[in-house]
Amino acid sequence: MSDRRTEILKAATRVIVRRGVRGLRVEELAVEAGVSTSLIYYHFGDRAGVLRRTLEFINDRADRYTAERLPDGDPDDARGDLEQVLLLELQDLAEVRENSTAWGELRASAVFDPELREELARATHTWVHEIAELLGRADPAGTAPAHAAAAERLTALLEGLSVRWLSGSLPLEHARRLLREAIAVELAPGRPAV
Amino acid sequence: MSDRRTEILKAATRVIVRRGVRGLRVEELAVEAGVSTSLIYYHFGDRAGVLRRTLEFINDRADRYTAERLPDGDPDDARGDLEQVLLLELQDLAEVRENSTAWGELRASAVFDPELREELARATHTWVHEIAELLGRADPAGTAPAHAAAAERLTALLEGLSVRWLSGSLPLEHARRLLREAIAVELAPGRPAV
DNA sequence: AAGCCTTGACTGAAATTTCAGTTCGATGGA
DNA sequence: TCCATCGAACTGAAATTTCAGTCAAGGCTT
Repeated sequence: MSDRRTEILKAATRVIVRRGVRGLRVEELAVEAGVSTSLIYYHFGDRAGVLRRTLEFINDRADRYTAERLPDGDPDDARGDLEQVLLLELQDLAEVRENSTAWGELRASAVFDPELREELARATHTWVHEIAELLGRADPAGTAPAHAAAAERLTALLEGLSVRWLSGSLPLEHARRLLREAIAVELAPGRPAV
Repeated sequence: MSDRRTEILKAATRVIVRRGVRGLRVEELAVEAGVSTSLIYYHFGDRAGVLRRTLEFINDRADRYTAERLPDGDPDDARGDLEQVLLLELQDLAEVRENSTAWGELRASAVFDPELREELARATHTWVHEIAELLGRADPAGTAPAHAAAAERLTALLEGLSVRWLSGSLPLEHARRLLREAIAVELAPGRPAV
């Protein structure tokens, strides 16, 4: 697990967080990982390969930390669970910052690089599903399509808030408050037919 | 108006939409504009100059098309106006695509480049204000801070939906529907105290 | 066990490519 | 004459990619 290959992927994550996907220089990565540039080509073929694998790596890691959430909350409190899962992404912890930054870069890069889109779509889909399910538990009266739509809105909003936070236009606490309010608004009774 | 300088700026906008700010190559720009590379340096000094002027150019253009919105809708229909203004940003028109793409690039770049943040914060602030005011008209019963928060949520959501659209993970019509629903949800009666 | 071969991880240095930016002589219109 | 423009050849720096070869571990053969 902690072989050089993985070290390189970890280092790549750090470099991406610092410089962005498009700012990643193979040599800077080599220095960061404490290996030669050649080793990087040995393992990943080319720069694009590094990027591809790193994005997979980040995705896996994000799955893992989303999976180990929810320290046994009250099973009745589905709404609390929902809040927790979403707010997990708005925290000033190195790992969260890394994942959010990398995720934002991935999204932004995908606008210009169709190669990245498939992986992105897959991850997004999984995430939206997960949130939709939590919404279903928090609001058993609602329909599945309504939950799916709300999940798309909440995750898209979270992405929007996240970039604003990371780009310094929105203080973390404020972002968290807006997200909590959005959940409240989505779960409010008397949802209108649109 | 249609001098070469402006041609170059228009071409730069197209190139940025295609390749991103960081993917803009001076020579590709020259080809796109149908001019020599020397002319670009003659007019803009260096690549950074091109970028600076192009972003100004895009901003001005965006202001213009936001200003000429609302073809005299019914003055009672504030909610309709709000919908229109927001949905303006989710349209498959070259100009809108260009502006949204450039905006997304700006946001994404600001994560790694603090220099861009001020301009960004200013523009965001203006925009949020404008939306908050429309919310105030659509929902006179609500308080100003509540409108401000809702405006932040709606604009952040719009940014999130916009990147998903541009990165090909969300069909345009679906994005528009989600946004309309979000407006409906925000304007629904019985907003909870959070 | 001694020698030999293979393989996978790894390196340093150098080749190659890619870009921004420069220079300069020439051209044609106001 | 001045200005905008072209074009094509260059430079220099930065970044990517290749390559020949080292090293250590593991097995196979005799």
